[in-house]
Amino acid sequence: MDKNYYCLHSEICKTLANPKRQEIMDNLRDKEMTVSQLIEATGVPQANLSQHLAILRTKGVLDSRRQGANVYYRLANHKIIEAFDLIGEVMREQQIKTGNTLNTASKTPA
Amino acid sequence: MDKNYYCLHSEICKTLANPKRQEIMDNLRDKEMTVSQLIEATGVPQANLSQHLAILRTKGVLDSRRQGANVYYRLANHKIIEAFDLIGEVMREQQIKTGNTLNTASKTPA
DNA sequence: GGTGATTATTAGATTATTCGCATTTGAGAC
DNA sequence: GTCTCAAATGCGAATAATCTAATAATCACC
Repeated sequence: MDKNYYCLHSEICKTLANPKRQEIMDNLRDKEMTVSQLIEATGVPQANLSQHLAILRTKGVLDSRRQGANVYYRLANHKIIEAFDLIGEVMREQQIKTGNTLNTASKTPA
Repeated sequence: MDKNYYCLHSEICKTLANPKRQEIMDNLRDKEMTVSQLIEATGVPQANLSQHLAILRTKGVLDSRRQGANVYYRLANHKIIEAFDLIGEVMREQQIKTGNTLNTASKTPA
């Protein structure tokens, strides 16, 4: 596995690694939505939301189509959501291990 | 789904969103390794590697155990690798769509 | 043409990540 | 105890990510 592979790979992870973008993707998991609907659903300010959408679109995570004055966004690949949900499972299993909501994994090595 | 969920979720994604950490996790996908072995395998300088290991350990992605002078690291949860591989699939399918290695998704909305 | 609604972009400030280098800690051998 | 090897930590500098505010572009309608 060469270094370039890890770079491309982590580029995609980076686009997922933001709470607002997570919320956007979660909203789009089974439907397409306009920007206005996403603003309504997430409460993120318009300019900021548009920036996040641009990041997701540029990285190929979302597709968009224009219909009149509105732009509809949707997931480009449903495996994104599968990965999203797997991470959610990891998260839940971590909580079971550590026994609470906040992360308490050891600061110092075993 | 509340905002806090997305925060925790993206915290885990963030730990995966770095090429060196990706390489570390990929090396550990089916075995445990000492820090020295990881230095050898990745070429990452010791201090920097140790920093990345600390991030992965603190976030609960890796576990460690000390045996004599060495510290062995291993994945805390194999689903991490499943997510890793899913992202890899997304990546490959993106390349098929765009027709090359570099990302060429539209800068401007459709 | 102009106007209002929707979405995108830019600029600048703030904050977070990452890295290299030096230092330190921990464990075993002596 | 000292010496050595393995691993971790602290700190400062460079870089990247994120936000707000203001501005621009795009479309529908008149």
